[in-house]
Amino acid sequence: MELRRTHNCGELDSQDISKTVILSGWVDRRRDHGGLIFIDLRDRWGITQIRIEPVSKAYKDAKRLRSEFVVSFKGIVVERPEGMINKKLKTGEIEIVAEEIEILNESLTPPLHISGEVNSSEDLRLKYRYLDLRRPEMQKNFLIRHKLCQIVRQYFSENNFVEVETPFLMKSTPEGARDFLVPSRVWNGRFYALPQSPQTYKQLLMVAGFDRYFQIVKCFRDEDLRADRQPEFTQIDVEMSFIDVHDIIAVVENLMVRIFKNLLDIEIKSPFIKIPYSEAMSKYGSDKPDLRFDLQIFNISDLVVESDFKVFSDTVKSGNVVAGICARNCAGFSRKQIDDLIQWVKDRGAKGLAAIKVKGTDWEGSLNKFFTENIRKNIVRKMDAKDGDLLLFLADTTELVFSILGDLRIYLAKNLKLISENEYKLAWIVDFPLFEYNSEEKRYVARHHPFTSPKLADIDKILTEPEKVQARAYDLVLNGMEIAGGSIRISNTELQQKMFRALGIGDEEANDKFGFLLEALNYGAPPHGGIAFGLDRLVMILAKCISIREVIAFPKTASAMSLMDNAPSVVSQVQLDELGIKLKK
RNA sequence: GGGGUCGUGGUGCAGUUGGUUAGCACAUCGGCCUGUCAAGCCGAAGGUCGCGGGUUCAAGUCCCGUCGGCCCCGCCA
Repeated sequence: MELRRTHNCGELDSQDISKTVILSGWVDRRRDHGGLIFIDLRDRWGITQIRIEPVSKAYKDAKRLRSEFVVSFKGIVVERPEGMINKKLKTGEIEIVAEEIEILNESLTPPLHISGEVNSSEDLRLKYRYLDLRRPEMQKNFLIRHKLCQIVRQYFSENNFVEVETPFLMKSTPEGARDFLVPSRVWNGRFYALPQSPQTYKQLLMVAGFDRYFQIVKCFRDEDLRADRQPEFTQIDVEMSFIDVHDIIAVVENLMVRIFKNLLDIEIKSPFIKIPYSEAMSKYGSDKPDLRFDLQIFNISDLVVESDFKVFSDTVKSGNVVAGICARNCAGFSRKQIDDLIQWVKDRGAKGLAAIKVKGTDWEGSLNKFFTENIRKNIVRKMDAKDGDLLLFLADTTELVFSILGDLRIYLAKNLKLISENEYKLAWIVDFPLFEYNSEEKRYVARHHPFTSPKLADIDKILTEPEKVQARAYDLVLNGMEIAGGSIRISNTELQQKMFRALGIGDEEANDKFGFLLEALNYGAPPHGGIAFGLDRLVMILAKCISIREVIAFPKTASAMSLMDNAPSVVSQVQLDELGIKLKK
């Protein structure tokens, strides 16, 4: 390399005119006029136009340049002639008149377009990830990610948190997601597990007296993937001692305020609203409601129990519910639009959907006659329906009605374009149930995790009425996505043992799997609690991406493959023998 | 595990009720061209229509299977 760069491709402007500079980068585009050649040279910082004239020493080599060749130019910064300024480029007022060129490397014709918009299928982007990551759009995402990490580290350090690394090779534990297992060579037949989260370690760090811990850390869960889920992902993990719920909330809210200010220049208001879990479910049909639009769910069971519409009255009498949402100004929906909605809810398991167009005090359509004026009035009043609105009702089990209406709310909001791009609605979801019943395993499982403390008033009900016990847990929801979740932990051995018993984990098993934690709690564990953020999801929202893969450098496909290096792959017999593993045929 | 959707030159797409030699744009190669910035003009090369099987006189198109991408359900303390 003979030409050492003096500037990057995004920094020169009219201030630098007549300077001799050296730029290095990739050929973004070439415009060869036969005589004059223009090269758009690209690096991480931007694009600068290079002009190569036929008289230039660089001309002969410049003629060979193609897309993505790596090249350095030495030349003079000149003002562009009148009318030739490119306002789309930060460096568009100037160009470099090339004097010398050094081609550092050539490139095959790239299999995907680097300049301009995404124009390639995702499997190709993943196979040639190093080229995909060369795209400015992708680099922008990773700059946001980097800045977020910087803000997080600075924030927690300022607030006396200590970043401590915890092991990736740990003990496999029951409960929660499926573990990724790592076979042990030294101990044939035994396995490490990759952490689903550093949960137990951070609690032990509290017992150790670190008081305030955080870590930006990889976590691993061997479950099926989604647009917002990868088998390995990054958490911002936090734990604090001698605190209560409101302390964690305050620490997190201040962090969020700083993140939005520094990254998006948006002032968000703290404190964030708190919504009890039960209210979130009944109003929004979700424990992570998107609050950027209204479309609330209303339970009208009590209003229709005596109506002549059998579908509704019978549903309520049999202990199920009738509930609906009011779609503003949608009475104009066509027969087809309504049929599509009906099909949409049926696909999700509903028996049907009652759609009613509000016309003054009357309802358009055949359902009108089943309801007295009084019932209609009450429903309209409860749902705050206006002339021209469309009411959509579901009658079924509580669980089905609210979950489908919750999905329908989002579906309608998207179709009706009720969601504005630059709005950010944060909310805490609180008062979660501690347990939920798992019908497959026929036992109660921890909704959050088995170390979550119950509300003190509910401790007596743990073994007798587990479904009524509330947790000292909290989720942070941003625009309909869970971005953080945490709890106050159990710091007392007896309570922890009681918790395991409630989960159907026998004393022996509890000791075998979590004995180290139970033992630690006996040696002066301080009251403690914490929270963990999904860093990838947060970056995804901040970068306005639809998929988590856009903010992970080398992600897996939906079937958990890495298309670039073809992982997972078969391994040699020697490797298997060392690990004492025999593959099933 | 289940459902939906997609797979056609290097890339992105079109291809009708099955019917001549599978078409377009970009990229590539060659020619012309000194102010372009998605440069332009002329020309050329480039295809096992994901893979396997079937129906048919005839399959990119219909059927079955399979592989892969994406989305969703289950799953994700």
